Amino acid sequence: MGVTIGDVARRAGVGRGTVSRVLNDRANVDPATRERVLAAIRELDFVPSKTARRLSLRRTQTIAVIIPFLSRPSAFERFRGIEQALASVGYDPIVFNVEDAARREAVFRELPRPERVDGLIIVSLSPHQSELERIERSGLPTVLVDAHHRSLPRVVGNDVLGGQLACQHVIGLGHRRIAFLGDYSRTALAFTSSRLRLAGVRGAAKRAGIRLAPGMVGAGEHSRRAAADVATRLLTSPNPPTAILCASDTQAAGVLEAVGKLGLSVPRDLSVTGYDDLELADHLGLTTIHQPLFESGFRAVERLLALMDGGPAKPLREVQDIRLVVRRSTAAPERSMVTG
Amino acid sequence: MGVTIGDVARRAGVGRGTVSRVLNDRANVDPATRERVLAAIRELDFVPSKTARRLSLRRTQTIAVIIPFLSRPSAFERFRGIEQALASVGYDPIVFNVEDAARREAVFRELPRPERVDGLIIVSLSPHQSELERIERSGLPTVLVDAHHRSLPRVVGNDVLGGQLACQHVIGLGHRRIAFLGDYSRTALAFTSSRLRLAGVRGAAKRAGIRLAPGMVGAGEHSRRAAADVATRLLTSPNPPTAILCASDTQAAGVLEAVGKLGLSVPRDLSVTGYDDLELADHLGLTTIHQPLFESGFRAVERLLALMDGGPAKPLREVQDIRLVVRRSTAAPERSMVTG
DNA sequence: TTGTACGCGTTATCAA
DNA sequence: TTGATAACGCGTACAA
Repeated sequence: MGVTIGDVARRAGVGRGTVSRVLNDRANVDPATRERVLAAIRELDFVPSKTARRLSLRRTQTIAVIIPFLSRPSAFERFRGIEQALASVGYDPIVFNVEDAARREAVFRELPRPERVDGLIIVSLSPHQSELERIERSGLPTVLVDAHHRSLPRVVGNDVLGGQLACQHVIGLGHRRIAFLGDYSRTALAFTSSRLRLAGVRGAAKRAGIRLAPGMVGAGEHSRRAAADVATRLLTSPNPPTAILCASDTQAAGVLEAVGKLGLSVPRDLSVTGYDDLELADHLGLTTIHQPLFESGFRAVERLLALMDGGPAKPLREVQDIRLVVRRSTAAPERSMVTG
Repeated sequence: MGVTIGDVARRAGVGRGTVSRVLNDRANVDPATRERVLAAIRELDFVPSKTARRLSLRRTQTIAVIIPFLSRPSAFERFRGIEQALASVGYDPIVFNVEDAARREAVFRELPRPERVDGLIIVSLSPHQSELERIERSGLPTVLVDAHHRSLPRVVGNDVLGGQLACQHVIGLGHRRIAFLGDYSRTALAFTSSRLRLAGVRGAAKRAGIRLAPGMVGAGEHSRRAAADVATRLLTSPNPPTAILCASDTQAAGVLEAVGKLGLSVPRDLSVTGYDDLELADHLGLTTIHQPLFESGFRAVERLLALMDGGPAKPLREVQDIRLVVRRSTAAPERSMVTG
């Protein structure tokens, strides 16, 4: 067990160097001998040792992925993109799933050493100043996904626009009392995206001459359950919204749940929008903002590889397209509620 | 960048071999020199190269984890246990997340070669005969988790007992019309556990002189949504159950959803039990069967390492404790329904 | 107990 | 274009 490059070389009657050249298909090798080598490889069922390759290249062929709440569908989907892109070039991911502040701190403190990984992808966590310093000190090529820092290459969705689109959509339907339901913005794991989406919502509302009352901006943990609670509070307030725009599909699902429990119905009594366009959104008939989650991860890897190749961090900020997907959870408000 | 074992040796004024011996704390090294070496290691902040180590030891220090639906909370929790156990001994996991039959086939076909991984953990997939043959041909030490094959070492929960406990619980409360809601049993990714739990339920019912009518055994995809549909069908049938025992918390959540939509209430109109005791179960106040998911993964790694060390596959079948957790979703049936 | 030399399987360098 | 040879960093006989 364990056929080596030497075995192949002997079989093909060439030197090990030649086999190596064939493997990494470098130009300067005679077509005939290349064919011989390839035949030998097939016959022996040879697979090059990744380990030996790593050692020789002085590269780990491994990249670190820091990603919060990997078990959430949206995070998982982003990771799938990362994984697939890495696999296609023979790289391995090593994932740091962070689920609380302490872990975030720990992960950045013992930041993956260059001798352990060749690069770094950070998903949905916008680095603090101190974290940035650690990253720079590590010297690791780094790409952000769904996170922001003005000095780091990043692949992001247009969250502000997303908020706008959702808001314009319900305004166009005739809504005026609009609420936003997003994440806590002050916790250690706060998602920047929620804040940006809110900004977009505010902007669109303002342009339409609408002001989001302070009570119309709800925040909670990023869970269906918490969202349901917040929604219940919003809907039982004196002057409830006719539309709730959510920072995620998961939270929108919570809103739908709350609406059902209150004996109300969507979209008759309330319009709801989500964000992400998860499978869930389709199931629930949720109007939402579609963003390319898988592709964001995939793209981040492409950019990281280019970076590691010495390429430029050229467009520091790469923005991915999003689009509004209209389903059954939004409609014109009941006339009585508009005037009431 | 990259301080090597040689640097440490020079600094400590010893040979490289000695440093190596200290690193792998072998016995035959003088306490004094060991101290010197350790000091040098600290001062230089030396971390041995995993790659070089792998190459030298001719071990990959990597184990393959085949696991379906990793994004599901229960699978993820099992994986966390695996990951943590591996990390503590310097091993890396390489995960094969399988989400459909084709992928299952592909994963087993190109079964992780021994030159790529040192061992194999298979979660929630009971190998077919052909798969077993591939495993044996690969020569990889293998441990199953939540899966069964009489010739393979495995760490499993007592699913039959779990079904019994749930069933006895509702019988004790006075229920007679009992339904079971589990996974499809004939698909390529069918979970053995669902079938075993049903067997347990059947057994307990039989001992109490109760027969589960054919219509009282529902099966669907393992999702909240599908479970809700099945539950709706059960509950709107001519002679609906007063208790539904589910093969998972996720499915139980679907049942709760359906109950709400039908304008019924739990536990007044229906008792519901889940399985797994996820966080979700606590949120929902779900009576369920607790099983040590994290520990199952952790334990599997321990067993695998022992196996790789040439240890015996001794207790081929290791059963983990489970227990009934009673919450708010179960109660005595309404009298009218008992007699009706 | 300790140091030296060799091997692990690959890539890179350099002559040929 | 090709082959021999020296790294890469560690573990381990073997000799001292």
